[in-house]
Amino acid sequence: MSLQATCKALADPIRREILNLLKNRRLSAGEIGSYFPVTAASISRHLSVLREADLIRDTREGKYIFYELNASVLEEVMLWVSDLRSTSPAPCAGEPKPPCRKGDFCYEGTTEKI
Amino acid sequence: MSLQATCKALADPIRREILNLLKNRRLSAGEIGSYFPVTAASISRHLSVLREADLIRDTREGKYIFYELNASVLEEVMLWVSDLRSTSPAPCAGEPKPPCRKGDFCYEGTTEKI
DNA sequence: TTTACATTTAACCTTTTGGTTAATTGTATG
DNA sequence: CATACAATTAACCAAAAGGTTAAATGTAAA
Repeated sequence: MSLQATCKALADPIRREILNLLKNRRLSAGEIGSYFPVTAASISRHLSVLREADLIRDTREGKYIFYELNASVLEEVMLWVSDLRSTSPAPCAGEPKPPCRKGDFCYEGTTEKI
Repeated sequence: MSLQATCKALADPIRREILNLLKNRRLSAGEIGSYFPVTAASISRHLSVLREADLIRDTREGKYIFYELNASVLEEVMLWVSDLRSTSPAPCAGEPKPPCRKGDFCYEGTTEKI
């Protein structure tokens, strides 16, 4: 839902690898777990982090719960990153002038809130 | 240097906003700090996380240390994300067959190590 | 209905993270 | 040299993250 949730979800290597596994085909929770040296409970929590970030969707089918990738959320990340990349590095020297004082919460109202 | 370090660095909203601030012009540590409601020490540690991920570079000039964005590292993130996005969602049902047993560390040797 | 299996949730523990204040380092200047 | 300023590092603390085992939930099947 939020860029923050997405970035947090992507910060863990197991979660990134889970997304990778789901790239081509959907998998059950158990099958996903079989790829990692951690308990099913641990995987389940990773899955819920990914689900809360809406990076994956789940469907129960009988005994199994299948997970599939929802890549659309990554659009926001792509936009953020590519916006940062399309930058004009214009280095200028000189005495820096602080645009606001401490405690003014100047970053609010800019691109993102905390 | 590593995708892991980059993703970790991007997982914090203050760090993302710092990169945003550096998008157009370089800034001194103090000027960066003036945008956030935390201490200079806290900002300094955020800066070192970003620097260790090679997302920013620093240059001392007299009393000041100027920081500038190094967007080239983001290339790796872009590739990883866009690779994930260019996926063919071919949902197939059926009994899942685990490709390896618990404790086999099957994710090693795939895309990424832990 | 009882049992087994797939998965999640609860309770707990350890490590990491992000914040603070205080001390340290580096540079310019009276 | 002594003082002031910019920034970092050290020491410490609270909260979050990620792991485990054990209990709970949901569904299929004997």
